[in-house]
Amino acid sequence: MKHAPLIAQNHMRCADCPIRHKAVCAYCEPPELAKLDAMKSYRTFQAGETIVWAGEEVDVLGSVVSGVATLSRTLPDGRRQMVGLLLPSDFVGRPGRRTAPYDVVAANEVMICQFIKPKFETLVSKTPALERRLLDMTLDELDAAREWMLLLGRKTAREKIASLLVIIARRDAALNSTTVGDGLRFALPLTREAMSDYLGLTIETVSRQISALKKSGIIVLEDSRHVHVPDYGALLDEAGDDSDGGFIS
Amino acid sequence: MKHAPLIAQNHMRCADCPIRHKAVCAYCEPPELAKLDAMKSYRTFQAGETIVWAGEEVDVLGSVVSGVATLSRTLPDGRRQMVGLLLPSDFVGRPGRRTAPYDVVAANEVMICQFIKPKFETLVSKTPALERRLLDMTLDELDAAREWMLLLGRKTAREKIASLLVIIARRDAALNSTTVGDGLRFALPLTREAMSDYLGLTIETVSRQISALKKSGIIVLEDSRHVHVPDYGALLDEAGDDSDGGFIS
DNA sequence: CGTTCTCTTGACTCATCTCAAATCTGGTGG
DNA sequence: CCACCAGATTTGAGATGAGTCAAGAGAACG
Repeated sequence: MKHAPLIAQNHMRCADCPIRHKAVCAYCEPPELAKLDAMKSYRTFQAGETIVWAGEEVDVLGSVVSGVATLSRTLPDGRRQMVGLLLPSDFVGRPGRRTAPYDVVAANEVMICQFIKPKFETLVSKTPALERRLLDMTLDELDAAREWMLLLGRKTAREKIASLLVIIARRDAALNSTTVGDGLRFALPLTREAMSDYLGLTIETVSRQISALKKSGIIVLEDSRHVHVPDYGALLDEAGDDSDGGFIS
Repeated sequence: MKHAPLIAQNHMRCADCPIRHKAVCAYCEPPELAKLDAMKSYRTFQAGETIVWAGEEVDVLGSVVSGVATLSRTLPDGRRQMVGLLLPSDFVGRPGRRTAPYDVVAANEVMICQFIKPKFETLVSKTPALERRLLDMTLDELDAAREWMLLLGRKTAREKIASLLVIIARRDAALNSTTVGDGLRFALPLTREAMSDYLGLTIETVSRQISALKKSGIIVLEDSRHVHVPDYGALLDEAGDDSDGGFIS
């Protein structure tokens, strides 16, 4: 069920950090970085482990270094909706808030660069570079949330699936900068269940729509977690957005 | 179709402003406020008027002083989803961005305290109080957006309507602090169409579910825009959230 | 008093959900 | 290496909630 956890590299220097230029610390200069360095530690969570429970006291505040975590809300009768996806460089926890409004769950094995909450909050309030970066990141998250609302409220099941694949493909391309020779090829980092929570569908509908896209030749499944997209434009059309797409992620 | 517009009070002092303590300027001290005062002007928009067009150059940046505006995204085939509701003190426009990602439309007559964009951006980057306030406001908007995602993705039509009524009732109660003698009574500030855009439904479904809630005795309609809720708890139950409700708005 | 817009209601359709079962997968223990 | 098991995924059949199309009832306006 699990692999050996990554060794928590408690001595990695910020300068060597893979998310140095995208995380909260992106706008920091060396002196500020040194202060962060002094209050940080690395912590890993296994796939499926809950990092923060909705309604509980938050004790994790920091940046996702590797892995994928999900944010979700649950209704009393068990219906669940994912409301955010945290990727490397994304920030977990809201400074200045004691309890969390949603569950944060590790989808993968997740490593977090964690800060000591009161110290971090004090530093933020004295460091405009941190505050500005946090603002920019939050505005980007808000845009993503609103794009997602359009998907939830108005797209068909097929469009939802295609949109999700586009998002994952984009992210993957940005990360690996693979050339687009004969199409794209990427891994789905989410289970069918996680996809259904993301898209506001049932697991069966997710599965059916993936099969339908396969039947239409829009995607080719290598196995249930690896997708090949021969014609990216065709996938974009299925997503229903304007073909130029705009800024889904 | 329209009333005489409010006189644009170009000489209102910030100290007298009704949203002084809730808007971007909330954390500002008098010297900073003076700088804002020097670059602001008031501008009004009629009900139905588009304040910002999605994809176009933004020329409005400022705070809603009075009235209600909606943010919405539209798919190429015309499907529309509201993604935000701007109330007095909310901020319009993202500093540092040239084009807008969504339409901003006045639902009512709206008055905006508008800033000159480049000047405002410069001031923000030199004024931590502004930046911090903008961050807090954006985080609140993000929470609201995520609550909304739960509604869009997982609630039934009836629950969506009940939730919307709860949100409006809360806001109204907060504004007018009416006592809850024999229930609540409030006006719907949105047309059926706006509600359907908000909730990801059709106008017919909105109408039918309102009728159904009426038939169940959960609400009493005085006319199509005025609602009486005899038992607020019963309405909360219909909304599907935990009975204590949490923090929908 | 028509004209127009908003809202309601009805009849029917269809996309998605629900319930159920089959298949596939990776991991376990013998 | 193989049989078996638990979880993940796919597929099928039928139910149903919300959408579509269409018409009628109110309300606002000139």
